[in-house]
Amino acid sequence: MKLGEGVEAAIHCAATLASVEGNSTMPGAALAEAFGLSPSYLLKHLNTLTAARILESVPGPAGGYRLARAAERITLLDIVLAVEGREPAFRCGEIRRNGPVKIDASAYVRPCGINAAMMKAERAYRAALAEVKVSDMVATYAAEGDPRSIAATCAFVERHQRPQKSGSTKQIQNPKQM
Amino acid sequence: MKLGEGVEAAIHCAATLASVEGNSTMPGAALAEAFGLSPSYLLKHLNTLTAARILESVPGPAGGYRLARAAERITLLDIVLAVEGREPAFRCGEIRRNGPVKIDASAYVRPCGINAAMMKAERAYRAALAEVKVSDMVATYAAEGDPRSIAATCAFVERHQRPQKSGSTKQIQNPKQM
DNA sequence: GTAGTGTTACTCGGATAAATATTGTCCGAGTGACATCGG
DNA sequence: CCGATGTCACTCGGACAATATTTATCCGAGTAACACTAC
Repeated sequence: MKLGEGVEAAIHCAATLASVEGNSTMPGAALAEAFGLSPSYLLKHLNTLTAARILESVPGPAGGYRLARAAERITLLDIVLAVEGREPAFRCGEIRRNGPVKIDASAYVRPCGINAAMMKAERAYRAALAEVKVSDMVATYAAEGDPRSIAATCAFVERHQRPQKSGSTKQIQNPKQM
Repeated sequence: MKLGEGVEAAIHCAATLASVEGNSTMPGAALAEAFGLSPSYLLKHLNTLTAARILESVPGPAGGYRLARAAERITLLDIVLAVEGREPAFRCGEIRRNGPVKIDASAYVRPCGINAAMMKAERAYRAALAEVKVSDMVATYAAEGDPRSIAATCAFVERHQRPQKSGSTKQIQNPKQM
């Protein structure tokens, strides 16, 4: 029961990218600098998010990352599942069948009660995460955050975002189908 | 976001121990056999549960493990926290402070919104686990489980439980204070 | 027959190694911007 | 002055180590049962 450190970084990056205007991008190096993280390692997580269709990447100079869709349509659950994997935390190994006396498989058609209870808890966990959108995080931060911190964040975004002259709508590519 | 394999084993063992009568015990080797697990490794988890005051251990011949209290007073959350650790899955590293421009610490007195959202989800997860008692698991299994499986389980418990002649109430020792 | 005693076999407990997942780093492929050159 | 072109610097992407965590195993300490002996 331990989430990787990358989850925190991924959510912070998504919230930051939600503040860039239009289809502008922000390089991964800038995001790493914003949170004091190792650029090389953060790229790994950003790449994962890109593969999961949460971010989009633009190569070349003036390239970088941006949200793949509106911040209102990205939930914390999307990010957590992308970084940590989609499979549930509790995986029933069906050890109930491994007893010394072998019983016909028809005795185990009903799901394991332990597995059911664990899954129910995990559904509650995911439901709570699914209710929180990235846009909510940004709005809360803008409303309740410290003015000095907000000013610093805005200045940082303003300084590092790179407008894309291919301005119209979206002609971005996504590397992996996944 | 991944629970260790030992959680499943621990819950199954607790449910099995809930079926032994009175203050009888069951050796760890028998529990390992019941689920086809490595005895040496299962002992490690059982030891952890003992340290957490969920199980009690009786040494010597005719020794083994038993529940430290009534199955109605043991929840899945107790077991999960004992095996996986009590600290939350998401640990906020406060990376929001690690930006290039240093701001006074007073700007960060309000808790991080991301951390708050993750904690709220985790509280939901733990609340769901806290609602399920080991006695519920046993009752559900007795009511809905396959008769063949139940018979095999009962026979196994009957065969491996070791009555304690020091029958009165409880003069058991617990190795670690923890 | 009963009490005392020594042996024995069985239990858990902690220390020790192997395997796996996570974290961290590096170098290469690709792309658009920029400067240069020609018209 | 404008356009085409070649170079370049900057980006992401995936392959390669280091570390931490989890998993697995073994051997030792302790204890109560059992058998044996003496009374």
